[in-house]
Amino acid sequence: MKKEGSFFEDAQEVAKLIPHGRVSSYGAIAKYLGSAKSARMVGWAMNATKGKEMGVPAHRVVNKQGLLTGKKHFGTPSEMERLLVKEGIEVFEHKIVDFTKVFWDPNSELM
DNA sequence: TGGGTGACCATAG
DNA sequence: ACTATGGCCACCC
Repeated sequence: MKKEGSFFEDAQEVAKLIPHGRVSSYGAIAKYLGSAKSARMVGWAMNATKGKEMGVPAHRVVNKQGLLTGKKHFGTPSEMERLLVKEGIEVFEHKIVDFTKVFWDPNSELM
């Protein structure tokens, strides 16, 4: 794959690569970047994209539990799950239903 | 320059 | 089962 040179930019790239109607996790992206422990930085990268470009579907990135932990960082918390539902993803109580089904792992799918 | 923090994850007690 | 702590990288004060 292409090497941006930083987790920050790379995380944003991977986020853009997430297919429509699919979701990914911070840990999966972090692992794809090479460090499974740096999942926190992925979230930080998403936060940066927020004020950068809207081309990065940060709403498609959730935690391993399928919980929309980062919804609070959006303009409005409802925005995140609203976008997910709009794409056909079932969300219940800020949690993604059938998370394993819509889960998109860059390590397996993209690789 | 140094330290704290952050949308996480995994391991240990 | 739950709580505590370590780890990782980048950013802000």
